Amino acid sequence: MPQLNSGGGDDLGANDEMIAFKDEGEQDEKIQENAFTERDLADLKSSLVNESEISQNSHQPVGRSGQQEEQRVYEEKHREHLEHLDDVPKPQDAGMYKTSTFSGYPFLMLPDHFHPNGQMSPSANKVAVVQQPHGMHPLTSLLPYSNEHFNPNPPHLTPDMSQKPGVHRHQPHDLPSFYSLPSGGVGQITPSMGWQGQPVYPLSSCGFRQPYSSSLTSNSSYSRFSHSLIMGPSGMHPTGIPHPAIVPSSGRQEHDQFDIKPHTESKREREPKKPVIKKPLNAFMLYMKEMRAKVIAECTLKESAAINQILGRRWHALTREEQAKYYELARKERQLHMQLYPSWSARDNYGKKKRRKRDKQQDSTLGEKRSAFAIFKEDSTSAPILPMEVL
DNA sequence: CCACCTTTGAAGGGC
DNA sequence: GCCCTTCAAAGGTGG
Repeated sequence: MPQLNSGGGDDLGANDEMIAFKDEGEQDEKIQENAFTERDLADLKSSLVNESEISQNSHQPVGRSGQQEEQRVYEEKHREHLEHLDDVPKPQDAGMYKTSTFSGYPFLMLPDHFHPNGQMSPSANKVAVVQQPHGMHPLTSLLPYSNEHFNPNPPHLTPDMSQKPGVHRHQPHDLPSFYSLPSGGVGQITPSMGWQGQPVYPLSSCGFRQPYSSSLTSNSSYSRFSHSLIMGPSGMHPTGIPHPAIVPSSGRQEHDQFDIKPHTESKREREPKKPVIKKPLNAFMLYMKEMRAKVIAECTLKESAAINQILGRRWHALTREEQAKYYELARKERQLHMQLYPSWSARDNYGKKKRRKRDKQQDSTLGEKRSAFAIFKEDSTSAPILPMEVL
């Protein structure tokens, strides 16, 4: 349920701007009804913005005076985009999302030399496909949003760079090409062969874009990817490249699968790890992923809990159209995820934390039993032989 | 080392 | 259909 507010007069003429996707379409009427109250709520919430945010967020969309022109431009472009979508043949598997207007999965694959300064991020050995380790969702790079975060030609990229041969802005129906694998792909993707999406750096409060810190090249669940349509049952691509949504069942993917640890592995690490297919990101998660770095830059915050609070408020402050972008992206994410893992259920990952906890407890209790047994064994020379029932 | 925090949304199950 | 629970991302923090 999108929680929309602060339409700021964008209700006018907004109906034909809305993307007609199943869930959000139903929500539209409710949104209209609740627009005022939710806007008030958002204003109320905005007033609660913490000091660090207030001091740096003079450009926040609360006032919206300067944003209306931007919004108008966006709407025009968005209309063009929607018209383009209408021209696109619909997928055959419409049954997955009954009323889906999904018109393909536009992806952008860029060679890694598009990484700024040619530097590889620490996580650059991960294949960035559905979600990129730079907070820039790969889908967003293709959707013609005029929003600054979707700027197709960010200042740090020279025009000729963004127009280089092989840099395809639109591959809406070319899923296989999106998943095209590096030749001779093997189990590990070295930085030189990593799939780097086009980095779009956040616009700082100072008005310039600055690169994400290396710590922000995150351990995205989709940061590694393979063409799962030709994936083996283990979740591994025949080439050995793992799927981004597939991570080892234990621990963070950042270190588990690709780090070669010379030190002696623990017993747990030696156990075969069952790959875990992670949930597709919802609209807010996609928004967070994109905007996190910006908030960090503006507010000089690092704690995710605090950042997420800010992002939550900003999410509510977004216009309906702005949120619609992310709902659309999320819907496409879900659709792709569904295509890739038709038998996957969100339930599959349920209880992971509890299971880990339980496993740990079992390990410890087992260890206690073993140590107790060891003590008993040591002392067994003098101990009486117990009947089986006692044991 | 790992749970927790914090956010929203999706999904699944129970009633 | 409603309600509840869990998980998805992120990274600092504390046990």
